[in-house]
This record gives sequence, structure tokens and C-alpha cells, in this order.
Amino acid sequence: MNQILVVDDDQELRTTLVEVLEQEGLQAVAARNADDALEQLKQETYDLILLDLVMPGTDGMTAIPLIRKQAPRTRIIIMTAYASVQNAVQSLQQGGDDYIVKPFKIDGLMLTVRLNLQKARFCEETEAVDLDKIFNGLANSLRRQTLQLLSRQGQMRFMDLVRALEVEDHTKVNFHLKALREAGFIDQTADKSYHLTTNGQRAATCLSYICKSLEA
Amino acid sequence: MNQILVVDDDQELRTTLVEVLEQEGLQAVAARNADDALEQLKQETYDLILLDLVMPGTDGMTAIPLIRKQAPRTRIIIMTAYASVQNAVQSLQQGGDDYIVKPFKIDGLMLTVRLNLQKARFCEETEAVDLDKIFNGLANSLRRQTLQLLSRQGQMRFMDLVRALEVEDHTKVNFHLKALREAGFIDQTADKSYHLTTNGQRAATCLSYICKSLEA
DNA sequence: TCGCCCTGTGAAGAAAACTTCACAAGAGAT
DNA sequence: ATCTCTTGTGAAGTTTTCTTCACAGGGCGA
Repeated sequence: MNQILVVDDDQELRTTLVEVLEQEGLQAVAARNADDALEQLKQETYDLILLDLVMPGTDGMTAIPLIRKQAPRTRIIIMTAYASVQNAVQSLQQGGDDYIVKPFKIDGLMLTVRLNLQKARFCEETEAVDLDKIFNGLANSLRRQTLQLLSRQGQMRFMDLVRALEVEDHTKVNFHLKALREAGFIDQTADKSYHLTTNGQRAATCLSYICKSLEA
Repeated sequence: MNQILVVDDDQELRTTLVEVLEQEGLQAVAARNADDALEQLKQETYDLILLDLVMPGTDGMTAIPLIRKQAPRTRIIIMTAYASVQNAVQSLQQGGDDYIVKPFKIDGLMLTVRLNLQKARFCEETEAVDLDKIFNGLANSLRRQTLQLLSRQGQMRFMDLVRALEVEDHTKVNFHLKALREAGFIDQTADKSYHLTTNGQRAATCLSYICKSLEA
């Protein structure tokens, strides 16, 4: 069951959000400011946080790194008012995962929430993979790009991959694809298209997580 | 300089969008349908595409995978006239990066555009520089153990470290400590004790996060 | 059929990473 | 002063990883 924490100083919006989320079958809890939220994070782990940027006391922007430290795996969605490009950009740099512009429609909110929960899900599905394999897979820039491309595209044929990576010598790509296949990160379909395996998806997610944490 | 491609069958909106984007200091080019867009993608690489979902001829939804194939790194923002979740979800699944609901305000558009350009830029930078360092630091088992030890202990002297790692040859440890220091992960105090730097702490956090997600 | 692109293999060489060894300056104890 | 432990350096050698090259079968359009 997905636990969601709503952080907003507006009593009415807070209540509405919790109701809406619960109607959608999600468990939601509210906090009225950042400090309360941090307190609640100590008691309970959440899958996702809806965080207002503008609040009295500790504001959302300041809270992001603190939340990240306390709950590195929780996805943070920033709720920001129109017309503040800087704020939104900055909040993502601070470690936010996504944003939604206020005022928003329920549909738009749920879309964002569901997408982010989906992205977070990888944390739970697991089977032991040894670290050497993971890091060997991720140690090389070309392999990282490959994982990201495949993660994004779903599947790609060999030559498309070569061109996307902008590598002149296709055998070089072949070498790394072999390495990735041996690491169990990628596989081929009947028509020879490459795609990520479950472990590959996991590695790709690790990668994007690390990217994000460097952003902070 | 950021290159943007606007794809919309509405002549007026197309022109307006290009003007607005150029006023904001971005380079924008327009295409009046998906096939033209694909043609232009062959000539030039774009950082971002604003794509209308409903168009005569090849529609936006169909175009997404084709664009992705041609320009895998370009960010695709869907403009959808129907605020329907289905369309948006489906377009994201097809490989879109973000969406915006028509009619939209200039502010909202620019927010979305800027955020997506930011994300794209960030991906490139990180891929180029930081990640090689990070993974070089984490690629080796001895170095990982060192990071974990220092993370737990705060600081340790050289020989204590050697013994904790159960390595016979102290120069071997020395080699890896040097690598970690060059990666900017560790540093020494005046009394020669080793400790993590900020980046080192970050790397250690990444590491423990990954471990955790693999165990679960 | 011919030529061309796709997909791939294997070997050889180059580069990077890692280990081992030989040695040494300083600090402290005896 | 001598001994030992700590904390290194640098060179040489080994192993692993990466790149490059030469080649080859299959498919497909002209």
C-alpha cells in the first residue's frame, strides 16, 4: 500500500487532497508545515510527498534537502504556483523529483502521482544482485548511456543504438552490449532488438537516482 | 544555444509560439505536420520539441516513436487539446517527456519548456563529468568497504583502516586511498586521519541506498 | 545477381586498473 | 642509539578492460 504525505499550510487544500487521494485508493496523511512533515518522516516511511513550496516557517525549498536526508527513497513532488520558473527549476535541483503547477485539476494531479509511484516501485521488487555486477555495468559511460537509452525507448535495434550513441565503430558498441548482456542487464527479442531486463531496469533506476542525488 | 522545434497544424499558434520562444531568447523553428518535423529532424538536432497531438496526416501520438527513433535525446513535450488523462498517459508511455494542456498561458508554457531544457542539460553534464568519478570510486570492493567504514566511524587512521579491511599489504590500501582522494571522496586531517568529504558522504549514501534496495 | 546495410565474432593491441615489491623518513619506545 | 611501527613513494609486473581491425553470414533492394 502506498503511503503519501501531503504538506501544505492551506487547511482546505490539505483536506481535499487527502480525501481525493484516499478515494483513489491511496493512503494519505497531511502535515501543515515542513517541520511537522520532518517529524512524521521519523515515525513513518512514505512513498511520496506532495510538498507546497510556499509555507510559513521552514519553506518547501529549504525542506527538500532535509527530507532527502531523512527519506532518500521517497519521491518528492513540488506544488508550485504559476509563473515561478526559477522556483521550480531550483526545487528540482534541490532534490525534488517532479512538480505540478497550482492550481491543478484532479486528473493532472493523479497522473503525476501515479507516474511517480510507478517510478518509485522498483525499490520493493528485488532479488539479490551483487554489487560488483551492478557497478561493472554502470562503470562505463557508453554502457550508462545505453541503459538510459533503452530505459527511455523500451527497445532499440543495434544500428539505431550505435547511431544514437554517436559511435563510429559499431563493434565497440557490440563489446559493451555483450558486457551488459553478460551482466544480465539487457536481452534481445526475436527480431534482435535490445531491451532491458528486470535487473537492467533496476540498474537504470539506480543510475537515475544517483544522477538526481548529484543534483542536490 | 537551445534549438526548439514547434510542430502544430494551426498556422497562427505555430507562429505565435515561435515568436514567444524567440522573445525568451530561445531559437525556435516550426513545422506544420509530423512528416515535415521528421524531415527537419534529419537536417538538424533539436533540444526540445513541442508536439501537437491532433494533426491531419500522421498524428502526434504516432509521431512520438518515430521522433524518438530519429532523435532519442531530444525532449518531447506534448500539447494536447483534450485534457484527458488517457491521451497524456499514452503519449508519455509512447516516449513523450512531458505534456501541456491546451489552451495554456505563456507562463505555463515557458515553465514547462525551461524545466525540460534544464533536465536535458543536466543529463548531459552529469553524464560527461561526475558519473565517471563516482563510479570509479564505487567500482572497487575495497574502496566501497573503505567508504562504508569511514561513513560509520567518522575518521580512521591508516593502519587501523588496513587492519579493519583485513588486507595484508598496506600499500594496496594506500593505492585505493589515493584513488579515493583523487576522486575527491576522502581527505586527511592534520594528524593524517582519513575522513569523508562532502562528495564522499554523498557517494557513501548512494552506496547504502543501492545496497538497501538490493536487499529488500 | 550484385551490392549494401545490419548484426555479429574473434584476435590482437592499447590502455587502464590493480598488485606486489623494494625502500625510506619520521615518531615513539626501550 | 637502536628497534619497531606508522605512513608513505615509486617502479615493475600482472590482470582486466577497452579499442581497433579484419572478416563473414544474412537479408533486402535494385
